[in-house]
Amino acid sequence: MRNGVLMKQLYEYRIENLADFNLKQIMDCGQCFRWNEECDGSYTGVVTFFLGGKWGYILANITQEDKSILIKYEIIIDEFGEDEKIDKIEGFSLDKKTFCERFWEEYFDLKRDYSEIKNFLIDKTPKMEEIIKSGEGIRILNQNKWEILISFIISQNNHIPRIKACIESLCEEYGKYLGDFFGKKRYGFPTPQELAALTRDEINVCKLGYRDEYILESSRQVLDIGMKQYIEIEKFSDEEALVKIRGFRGVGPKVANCIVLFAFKKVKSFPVDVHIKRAMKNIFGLEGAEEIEKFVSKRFGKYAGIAQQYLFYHIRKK
DNA sequence: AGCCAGGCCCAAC
DNA sequence: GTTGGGCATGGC
Repeated sequence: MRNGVLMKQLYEYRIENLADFNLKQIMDCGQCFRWNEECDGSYTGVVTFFLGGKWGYILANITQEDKSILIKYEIIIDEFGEDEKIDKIEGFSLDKKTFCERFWEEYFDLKRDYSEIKNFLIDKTPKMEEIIKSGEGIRILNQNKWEILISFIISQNNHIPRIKACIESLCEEYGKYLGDFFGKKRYGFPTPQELAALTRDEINVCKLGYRDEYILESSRQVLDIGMKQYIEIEKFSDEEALVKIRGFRGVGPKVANCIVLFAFKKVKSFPVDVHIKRAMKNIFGLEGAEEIEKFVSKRFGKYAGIAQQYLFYHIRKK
C-alpha cells in the first residue's frame, strides 16, 4: 500500500559549520514528538510537509558529529507517481538539491542567529546564563502547522512519553504506510481529510482520552477553512494568529502558544504550563499569570519563546 | 492506591 | 471576567 512514492532511494545531505546546534537537545526539549534516538546516538523520524497542495513526508536519520550533521533521508509525496519530479508540483519549481537545502535550513531554523539571542537574554537577565548553558544547542524547529495543531491538542494534561505514543498510534492506525526505514515500518501523520472522516469509535482505538472529540472537531475546522487559509495564519500578527489558533476546538491559551511558537514562527510567544509555572516561581520568585506575563515581556521580549525553551529544557533535565 | 501530566470546556457565579 | 469541577489515559 505504498502509494504515491517519489524518489524511493536514500539520499544523503551534510550540513557543516553549524553554530548553536545540539541535535539531542533540539529533539529532546519537548517541541517535537516523532523523533527517536537510536543506539548510536543518531535520531530517526518522520517529517510532514505540505507543498503546492500536496502532502509530503521525509523519512530521515540524522547524525551529528561536532559542528556538522549528516542527514540520510527519503522523500515521499502523496498521490504522485514514481517518475514524477518535485519541480512538477504546482507552484513550486526547485530541483531536488535546492529543495533539500531549503527544507532543512527552514526546518532547523538555520538562518536565525542564536548567539545573538542568548546574549540578548543574558544581558537583560543574568540568571539566564546558567539556564541557557544547560541547553545551549537548542533551536526552535519549524514544524508542519497541521501536525503541530493536532499534536499539541493531544499534549494537554498528558505526559511526553504518552503524547508520543498517542501520536504514533494515530499515524499507524490512520496515516499512510510509507515503507520500511531504519528497521521500522514508518507511517505518515494523518491528513485533515483522513482524521475528519473518522468516527468517535474509530479514533478511540488510539486511546487519546477525552481529546478525541477535540481532534475530530479541529480536523473538520481545518478542512472547512482549507489548508491554504490555515497556513496563511502565519502572516498575521502574533496576537491575531493566537486568537485564530485559539478558535480551534480543544485549543486554549497554552496549546495555542505552543502551536504558534513551534509552527508559525512566533518566537515571542511564551507557553506557560505546569513546569514553567514552577520554574518561574522557583527561579524568579514569580506567581500568578499577570506577574509572569509582565516579567516575560520586559525581560525576554521578542525572544520569549526561545527563552521558554531554554527554561523548559533546564528544569526538565535531571 | 492516589497523584500527576507541555490544559481545556463549560457552567456557575 | 473569573473560578472550579470534570475529564480519559497510563506511568510512577
